[in-house]
Amino acid sequence: MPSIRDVAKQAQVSTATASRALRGLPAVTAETRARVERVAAELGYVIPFNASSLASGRTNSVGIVVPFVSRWFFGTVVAGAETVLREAGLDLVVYGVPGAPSRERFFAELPVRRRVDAVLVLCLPLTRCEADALLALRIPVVLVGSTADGISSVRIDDVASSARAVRHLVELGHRRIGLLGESDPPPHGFTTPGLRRNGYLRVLAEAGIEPDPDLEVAGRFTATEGEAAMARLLARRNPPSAVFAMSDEMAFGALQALRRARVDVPGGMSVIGFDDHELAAALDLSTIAQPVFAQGERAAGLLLDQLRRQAPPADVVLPTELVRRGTTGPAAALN
Amino acid sequence: MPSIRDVAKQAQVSTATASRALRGLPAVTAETRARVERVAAELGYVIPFNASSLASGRTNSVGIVVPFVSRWFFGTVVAGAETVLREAGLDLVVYGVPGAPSRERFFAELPVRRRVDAVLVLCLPLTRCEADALLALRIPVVLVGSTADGISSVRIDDVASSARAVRHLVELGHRRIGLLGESDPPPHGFTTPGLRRNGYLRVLAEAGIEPDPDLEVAGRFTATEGEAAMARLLARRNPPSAVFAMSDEMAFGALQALRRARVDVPGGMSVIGFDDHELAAALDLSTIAQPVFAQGERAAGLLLDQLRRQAPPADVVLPTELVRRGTTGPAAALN
DNA sequence: TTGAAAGCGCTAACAG
DNA sequence: CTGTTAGCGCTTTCAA
Repeated sequence: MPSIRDVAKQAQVSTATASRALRGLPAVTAETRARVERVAAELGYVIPFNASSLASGRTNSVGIVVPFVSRWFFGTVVAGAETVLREAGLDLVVYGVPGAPSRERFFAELPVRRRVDAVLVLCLPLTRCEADALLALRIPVVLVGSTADGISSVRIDDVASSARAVRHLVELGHRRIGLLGESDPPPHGFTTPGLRRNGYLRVLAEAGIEPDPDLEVAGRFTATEGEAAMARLLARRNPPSAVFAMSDEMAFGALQALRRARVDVPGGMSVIGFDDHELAAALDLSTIAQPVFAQGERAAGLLLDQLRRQAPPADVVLPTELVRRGTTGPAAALN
Repeated sequence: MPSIRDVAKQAQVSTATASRALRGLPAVTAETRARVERVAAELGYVIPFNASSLASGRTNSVGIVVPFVSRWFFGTVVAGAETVLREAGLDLVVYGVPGAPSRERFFAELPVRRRVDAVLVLCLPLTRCEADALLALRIPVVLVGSTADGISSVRIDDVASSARAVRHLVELGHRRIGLLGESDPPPHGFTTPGLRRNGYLRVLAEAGIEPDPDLEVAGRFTATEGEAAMARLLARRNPPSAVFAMSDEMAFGALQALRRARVDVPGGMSVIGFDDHELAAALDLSTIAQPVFAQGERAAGLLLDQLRRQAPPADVVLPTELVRRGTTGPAAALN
């Protein structure tokens, strides 16, 4: 395996110059650089990551802490971040924390310590303690989908966005509106359900609708739980004419429950979701679209800013948008 | 930042012993080890990854090359692999290759070189050239969802599995069976579509059914393309009574097209998918279940075997299973 | 713009 | 079981 010494020797420069040339540093003549690069290519030389890292003190890696890579939302954010980071020459190291034990272990052992130059944390509302542990690393940290004092974040406005969804239903004439998705306590301490519920309540208040606890059904953000939740709602003595599901996946489940119960959508029940999941268009689901890939890209961008100059923490809020599709329609006249 | 020398000094041992103790090597008395560990904990010392890596020649990292982390299948495999690797103390570095340019760049530059101890490649049928490039790294390589001479792989039997799906339809009395999903040429050179088509053709032959090219519709493995493909099939002069979609996502799209066209499922059309996607149960889709998380786990396991001892390449084929749900039913009498 | 040389902080071989 | 010591292969001053 060739070393930088071999490259330097054959290019007739010192290892220092070879190093500078290969890293694209400015203080090298074009001619020298070309010669070094050519020799490196001939020899198939690449800078060994570990030696470079030890000498420079940088790892050129970013850690990403993520509850479930397998879920569409998280996977998409990871993909967005990876794209930007690779472009910048940084590697992405994945730390999965699917449950409470792995999460605790992560923050207790902090395996990212001395391992990465920066950290991305997806959708984990951090306890003060966790946030401080991360901050103590003195490396850039960016949150996606949650916020914490003194840490950069990229997110959407959950309250306003869910309010937009519910307002769409109100504008269609619905007065009895179900809510699918507040589970208590939410797994991982997710704050999203609470925020989306606030948006729901806010619009009911705006519209002068008395909130009915009977219309709120808890469930995790999956199709299976969405189906069960909808079924329970249908079994109530006075079911709603429309429902807002806190995630598209729940909405998919809800649609299935409605099909089973032979309730026409949107004739007998309007359904709106949240996310604009990749399957939402195919299932003709009305929903709130949020930019998911872009949240990953943007978070990676903030990380790069902080890595390059000492950019101060920022809180970036990306826009969402109501997508009207076939599952929402006007309330029947007598509602 | 404390160094191993600080730990060694305070524990009154040499740095070598401290190193051995911290890495859990056997040649240390329990007492010494305890002392070293205590001091390390007090000082908040962790072995710096880069120094350790440079000295030992190991990176304790595994690269994973994946077309789209955001897709359910890939994300789930990544999650499976990550779980096993983290348990073994290895980090997972993600290399996304969503398109042809990034794929070419990956194999041309081989950014994993000198960066990881082993590589996992997801669902990229490698050209001989690509396989050789990887092999030339002289580090363990494991493929998931494809095979190559001299390289370990973990996969399912696509031909037998899709045959099982189609046989299920034949057993229900169907004779005109549509096929959704062969796109030509498939993106990334995926071989899966071809294999699944072979299973389809094999069963038609078994059952003495003449293949009808009109019943095969091309499309990528997404709901949108599944919907379009189904719509085209319905527009044929003599549509089938059942369809086999090569992926559940296509099947979801197909179901939507059928709903739009007011075709009863399974009364007017049976639909079977492939994968057992996380939404399949919620949408009551009959399908072929394949173990996805387990493929990731298993691939990581093979990697560990090869990393520890010089285990020879293996080809692990995981079982699949027919899952009968509500979208498949008997053919109408007069078919 | 280039070169010499001193680390970066551990691990591993060897000796005891 | 433990200590000594020579690297691992770069990057980065500092000087020229």
